[in-house]
Amino acid sequence: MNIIISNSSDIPIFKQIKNALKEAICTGVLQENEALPSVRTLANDLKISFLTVKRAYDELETEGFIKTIPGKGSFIAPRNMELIREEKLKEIQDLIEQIYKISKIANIEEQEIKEIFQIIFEEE
Amino acid sequence: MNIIISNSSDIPIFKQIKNALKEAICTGVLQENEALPSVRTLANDLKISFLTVKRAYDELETEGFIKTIPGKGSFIAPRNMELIREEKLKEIQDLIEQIYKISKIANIEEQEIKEIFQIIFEEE
DNA sequence: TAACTGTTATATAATCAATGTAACAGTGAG
DNA sequence: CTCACTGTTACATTGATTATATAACAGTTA
Repeated sequence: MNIIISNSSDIPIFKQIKNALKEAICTGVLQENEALPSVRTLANDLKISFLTVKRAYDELETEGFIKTIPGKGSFIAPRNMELIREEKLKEIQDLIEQIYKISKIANIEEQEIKEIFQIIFEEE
Repeated sequence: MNIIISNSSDIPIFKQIKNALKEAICTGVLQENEALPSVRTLANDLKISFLTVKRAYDELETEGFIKTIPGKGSFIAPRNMELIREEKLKEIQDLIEQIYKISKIANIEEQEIKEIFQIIFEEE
């Protein structure tokens, strides 16, 4: 598994870790029941505090993506793809609602938005 | 002009003010060259610090939406609709790019996104 | 037992948003 | 000119969030 973080990003490190792990699950880099690196190992690799990694793991566990067993480690929870897919669909829905609100405020036509949509999605 | 702010929102107050004023400009509530409430007046109305209002005004000025003259007050700059329309189009483009990235990560089909898009935009 | 795991508590630092207060300067009506 | 309004600036402070360092504690397993 390969995680790249940036401390110059405006996205908090613990959130970057969460996103990277979710992406690894989706792309199959991490399989069900597979062990994650220990909080200290990952912290050393990324040259950050283990508390920051722990926070990421804690939140991922709360959200149901991983399971942590004290003394043993953290593991990818089963049925993860569906979970993340649901979550990402919800994110997309929120983003489209934002677009809708902006278009109402700025008097932008639906057609114009569809064109932008096409341009971005058609680039391979 | 009517501005409603929420301090329980995760959007900073100064940004809520900026958004509210941009919306007021777009909907024609605020016309070109019209005076904005003074920083202290608006601060009193909203029961917040005048420094928070000043910050909103300062950024709006930097972005070219208003003009502030020391001793006189702040005024809506001309050619605002076009400015905001450009800005909002850019925001929408960024949001669609976010959607694109999420769809790639979570293996969500373009068709599925279009359906969500239709549902949200068709509600009158 | 030793070397891993995760957990917890405490303290600290940096940044950002927001505030309070005070003093200063420009504008314009009376 | 004076007064009451405008904006400006400089401090100090609070609270929340992010991230860190350190230390001690507890479960797992070879």
